[in-house]
This record gives sequence, C-alpha cells and structure tokens, in this order.
Amino acid sequence: MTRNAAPTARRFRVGPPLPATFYDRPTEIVAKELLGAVLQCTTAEGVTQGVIVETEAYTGPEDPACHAAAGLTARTTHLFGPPGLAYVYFIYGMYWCVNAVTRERGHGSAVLIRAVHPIAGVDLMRARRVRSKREVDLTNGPGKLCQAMGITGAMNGTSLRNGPLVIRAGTPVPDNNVVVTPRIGITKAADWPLRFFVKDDPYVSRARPASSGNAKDPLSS
DNA sequence: ATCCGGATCGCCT
DNA sequence: GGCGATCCGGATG
Repeated sequence: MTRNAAPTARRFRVGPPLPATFYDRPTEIVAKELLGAVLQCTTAEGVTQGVIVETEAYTGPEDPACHAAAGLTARTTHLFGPPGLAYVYFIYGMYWCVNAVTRERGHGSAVLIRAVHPIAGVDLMRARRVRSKREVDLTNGPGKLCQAMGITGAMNGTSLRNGPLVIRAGTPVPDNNVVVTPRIGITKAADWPLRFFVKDDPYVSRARPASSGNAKDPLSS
C-alpha cells in the first residue's frame, strides 16, 4: 500500500482567498490561524497547492530577528506594505522565502511560511525538486516550498488575493493540534515563542528548534 | 569599495 | 552535528 503518500484520498477544503482584514491583526494570531489555510501558486508551468502546516511570526521593527528592524529600505519596501501582500526575499545566495504581510501599512511585520503539505500539482513539485529523496523533502522548509511551488522574487509585493500567489481559506486547526516553539535558524530573539506548527504533520520542517547543545563557554581564556 | 552575516539546504563525517 | 555553496543587504572605511 502507499504508506508514504500524501493523504490525497482525504479532501481538503479549499475556500476563497482570505480577505485583507484577516492579515490586519496581531502577527502571532495571523501566524497561528494561517495553519490549515491553502497556499496556491500559479506559473506558466501549472498550479501547485499546499496546506500551510508551519509558520513563524516576525512582529515588526521591535523584533530584532525581523527584517523591519533595519528600517524601511529597498529590500523591505513590501514588508512595510499593506496587509495581505506577499513579501518574498532571497537568502543564502540561492533560496527564496515567502511571507504574508500583517497589520496596517507601515508596521513592518509578516508571517514566514515554513512548510506546506502538498495537495495539488505534486508532480510539478517533484520535477522542480529533483534533489529531494523523500516525499516530505518536497516542501518541509521555507526554501524548499518556494522551489517546489515556483515562488520567486518576481512575486514580491503581489497581492495574496489576486496575484500569482493566493492564500485560500482551508480547514482551521484546533488549538490542541498547534505546537508553539521558538523560531528556527535565527540568533537574535532566539527564545521568543513565535513558531507555530501542526502537531504530527509529516511536512513540518523539524519537530523542535535547533537544539545545538547549550551555550558554549565564551570565557574559556 | 569592501566586509560580514544571513528567517537555508544538502551532503559530509 | 558540521560545513560549504553563493549572493545580497546593510554597515563600515
């Protein structure tokens, strides 16, 4: 039997695009409630869809891990845009990451989408992610899901209701199925509990934040 | 003009 | 668990 296959037999609800008012709320709330929603990307190659199963909140200029902490620059223009915009940025010389802008225009906060559970266009995702060995490696990370879905900087600043990227209402995840932990891969504000993921979903990037032991002893000399 | 670190990933030991 | 790839933004001189 197909033990490892995505649960395609189960039908996910794919509703209308989420309204701008959905995003115009505290970023942590938006991050939590985006779990279960459906991210959709349309390109010349086709349409891909995935249920959002992992997010992180970046709350604004006062959050040292948020790009808004550097102020309004060319790069962060759309991060400071109106709620419901896509903020797509380039990282580590080779990957894209996608965010949903939250709160009112000028605030500078967003939700990073860290993992999705594919429900449509899976063959296209596999074609774009030849490197991935296991099925979960298709979309279990922010750089991976952008590669799988064809999300690039060309989509930076587009509306998440109209553009090539759309986030649609899905099946809300009950609180008792949501796990909250510190964010992954950051050094500033590394202990703030702003990461949210769906308990037991196989596409979550990691069950826990990098547990790289305890702090080293910087006073060894 | 130059330097450094980064919201990552995949391969190595 | 560690490290290199590979490029951009922001800070510094």
